[in-house]
Amino acid sequence: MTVASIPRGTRDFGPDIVRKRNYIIQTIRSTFETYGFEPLETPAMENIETLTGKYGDEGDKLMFKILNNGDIYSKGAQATTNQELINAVSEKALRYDLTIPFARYVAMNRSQLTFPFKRFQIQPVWRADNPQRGRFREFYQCDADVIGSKSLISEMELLSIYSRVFEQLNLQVEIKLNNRKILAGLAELAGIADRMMEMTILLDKLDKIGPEKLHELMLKAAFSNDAIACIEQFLAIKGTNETVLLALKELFKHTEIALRGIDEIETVLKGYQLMQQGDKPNQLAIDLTLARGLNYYTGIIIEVKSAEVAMGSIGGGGRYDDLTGIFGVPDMSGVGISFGLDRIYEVLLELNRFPDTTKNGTKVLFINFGNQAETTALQLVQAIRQETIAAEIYPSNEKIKKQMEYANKKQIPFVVLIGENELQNNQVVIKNMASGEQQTVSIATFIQHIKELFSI
RNA sequence: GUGGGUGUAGCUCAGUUGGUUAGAGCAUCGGUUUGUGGUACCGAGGGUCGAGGGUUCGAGCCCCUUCAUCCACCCCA
Repeated sequence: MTVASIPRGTRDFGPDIVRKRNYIIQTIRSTFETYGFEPLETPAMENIETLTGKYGDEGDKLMFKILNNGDIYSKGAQATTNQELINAVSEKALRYDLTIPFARYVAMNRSQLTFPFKRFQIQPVWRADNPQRGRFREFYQCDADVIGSKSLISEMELLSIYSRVFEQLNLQVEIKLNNRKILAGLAELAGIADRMMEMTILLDKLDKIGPEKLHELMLKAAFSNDAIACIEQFLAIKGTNETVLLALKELFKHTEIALRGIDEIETVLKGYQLMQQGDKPNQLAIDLTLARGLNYYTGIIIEVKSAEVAMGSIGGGGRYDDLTGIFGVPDMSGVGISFGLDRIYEVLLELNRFPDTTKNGTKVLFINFGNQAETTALQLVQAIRQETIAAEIYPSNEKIKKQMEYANKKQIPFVVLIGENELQNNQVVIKNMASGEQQTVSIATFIQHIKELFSI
């Protein structure tokens, strides 16, 4: 016998959970479609060389590799390093995110596509990470990307999508904004342009570890005193978006790349305000420490966190100027965002914000009395379904008690009883399971009664 | 990969300095009720105490190993 279990970091989704997840997915999907994005799905697995090297060393480590079939032993036996072994026995890997597969798709189909191409994709991704709260090894991403346009209108629209989705989900969030060009400018100004990645990863830790600890880490990284002073001057910039922008312009007045980044943020902020007029927009805040790990971002970067629950980010994105270049298609600028479905689920659950409609299931259960009564019940259950009311008949003539228990456990709000007594009088009994009340109605008016119960 | 916590009934957990036959609540099943669930009462089933080894007259409890799981770091959605 096999012990029933699933790999850690993976989950089964029971009926209640699927209904709640579908609610989130439908909210996101319909918003994507409203903004003109088209659906795309790609395979769970990609050729391993499509994915390796795209997410940094850490990403390569966390990628699930698929073992080749056949005789891998003799091929693997000749390997002298871990990497050689992987090359010898694996040529496929599970996708690590949706963006690189999307870039691959665009590169493969560029002649068929109409640009700018706007696609959304809602599929699971896999990472061989250590699971913990809000972190799984199989989880869903809900991505929307625009590729083939440099216009900042895309950024504005994607931010607007964030705002709209979280408003519809009744969640308060902080949408944080930064620009890789500003970070590049900072690295340049600090004289450590060659170590920008290292610097941004350190900056990203600031709100977690505090300025003193950050100072220590920068010393440890052997940044010069001048460089550290420059970075700390940068981090001291605080206030409203307007004052931050002003201070940035002053600090970077001779750093061209940063100025462009500042200008982009300013443009996007203005456009966003314009688009959100009339709505109560989620506030955008410039966060100069926002870095984001994925190293293909080149312009504006975005991150969303819950304002109500302590959780990692529940969404993120940014612009990448040359994503398809690695697949031989240069100069394709794209910008995208991603929703972390699983984390949004955890947040909604914790705040108890799922609407009652996610409890939907069967609305009416017909008790099975067997024989002639069963035949009548079968006809009536089908008639109810014609009205698109979810209904079912208990499949066998069990004790009434057992059938009632079934209705109770499935939280079915109404039960219909048609026994011999009712049959003789051409009547049925409708029982309200919440109140316990029951009414006897004629078969002729039964459908009408049911429709009234559901206000149809 | 690093550090810490926890593994006892289907679930959540008690279990005294190491001492007889390992308990509770919930859940399940049966009954009070052969045409009525949810509430109440009565009863029943259910355990290799994660696994393996060791110490001991005796181990759920102590020691070692191992596995699983959770939390944190790294990194990330």
